Amino acid sequence: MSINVGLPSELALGRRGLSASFRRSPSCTLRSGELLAAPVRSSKVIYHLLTGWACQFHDLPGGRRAIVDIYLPGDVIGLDAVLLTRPPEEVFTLTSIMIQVIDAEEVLIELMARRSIALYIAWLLGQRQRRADRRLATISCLDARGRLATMVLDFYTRLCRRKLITETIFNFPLTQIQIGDYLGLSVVHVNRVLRSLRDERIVQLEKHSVTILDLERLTSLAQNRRTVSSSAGTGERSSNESHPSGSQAAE
Amino acid sequence: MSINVGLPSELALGRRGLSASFRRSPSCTLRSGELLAAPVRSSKVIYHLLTGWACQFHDLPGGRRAIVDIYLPGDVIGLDAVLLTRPPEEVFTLTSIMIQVIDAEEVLIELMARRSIALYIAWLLGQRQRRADRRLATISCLDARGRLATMVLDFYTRLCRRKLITETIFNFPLTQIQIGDYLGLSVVHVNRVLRSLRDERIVQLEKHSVTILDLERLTSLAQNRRTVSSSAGTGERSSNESHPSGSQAAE
DNA sequence: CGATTCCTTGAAGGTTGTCAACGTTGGTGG
DNA sequence: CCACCAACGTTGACAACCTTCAAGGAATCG
Repeated sequence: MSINVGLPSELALGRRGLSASFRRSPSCTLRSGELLAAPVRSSKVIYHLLTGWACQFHDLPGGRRAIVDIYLPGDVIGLDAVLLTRPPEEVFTLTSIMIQVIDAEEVLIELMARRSIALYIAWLLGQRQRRADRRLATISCLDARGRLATMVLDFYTRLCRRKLITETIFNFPLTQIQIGDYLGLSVVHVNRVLRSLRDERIVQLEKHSVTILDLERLTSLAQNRRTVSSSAGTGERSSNESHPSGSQAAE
Repeated sequence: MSINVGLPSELALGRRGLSASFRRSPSCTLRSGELLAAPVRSSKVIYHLLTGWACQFHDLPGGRRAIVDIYLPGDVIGLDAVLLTRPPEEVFTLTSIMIQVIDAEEVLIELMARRSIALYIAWLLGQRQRRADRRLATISCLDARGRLATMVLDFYTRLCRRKLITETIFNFPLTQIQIGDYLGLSVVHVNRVLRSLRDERIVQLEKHSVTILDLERLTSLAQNRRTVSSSAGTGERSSNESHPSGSQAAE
């Protein structure tokens, strides 16, 4: 009777079911910088990203592009658009990739008849929604340093959780232009902030590779707003302007 | 065999099924400003918002709050969090509301066994994801005027589509503080931009009420065209002008 | 009517975008 | 191997945008 116990195993069952269906499907490879709509004829599909990175973007009138989400190996792409009538978002590859493709209207709708798979798909959708909500909060509340720090930590966490990395150095294929589109910043400013983070020996991001040098300060950047600039003195608030009524003591 | 024809009716079937299940559930009312977690004991639930507005927020360390999504009458709340282990996001009411509550682990998981309901829930999740993606793009790419314009238009569109309004004047319960949290802006700046939009007779937002005065210019603002005051200057960007003293911004 | 909470406005300063120019890299073809 | 090209990275100067701080006015509610 205990559904609490049953749910995780039901999700695992659904995951295996969907994987099996992907495995029975055609797979293909794409080169870096290609649109993910190419291998499709016309109808809706979902993808299983086996290797490589891809990103979903949203172009606004005015020539600006926002990167809405980034997919890593193991992710399922396209679930959210499958049932909607309008197909406005697009995906392109950040590296060369390998994917499996399932036709949505023939196969996926059939699969939804199995409760385990339906639950697993709802779980996947919830997970992606969660990423979007976190990103929304990050972009709304944090300045450029905080956004960059959050981005690095997010990928570090996601890659670790998937066992794709174990070190604090990992491959990171985004160009600075793409980082800007992802964080809502201009390239120039991304560049400046990256340099300052590098100079302060917090994180090193260059040549499509990230090295986390000071995980603690990086985490603090991603949470607080301002850096504790020098690690030496703790209370050394040596700025000329003191807080008049200094109400915020500990944070 | 044509699933293309079958899908919409299957979605409608799922909608009716879920609605019926909500109708069999307890409903309750809440006052403005209350957390939506109150009427629950401990387990996860989903809500059907019958009347009133609510919003989902995300507090970041550092005392800042981001409003991640806003729910209108007819919306289903909580689907994305149901299957995830961590329950980090919270919802509170913007007006007094009336809701129906379904226990997720007992009832919802049972309902997912029906394909029509599973499909409808995936459709709902995709719809909310779509809102999040659009908002992400808006906040990343647009300045304060554009964000405000987009917000007004979004609610106008959503309310129209639900047949909750027919005029260009409608009720809008958010305070300026909440608008700031929703758009990633400070209250002070929200206030200033609202005043300028009012002075320019584009949109009037005061006292929990919106009046769209110039739908055309509002739409153009939401698309990143900065203050097309009168002269519809076409493509003459004149970027080779080395002295940038010219760009008078018609304020 | 006192007490919040919200709205409003000004001044000052920090953060970020734009513009422009140049350096660097990697691929392509002669 | 080298010239060339295109895309990306880097830097400085400057302006626009936005936040913070501060303080007073208006609305709401017990």
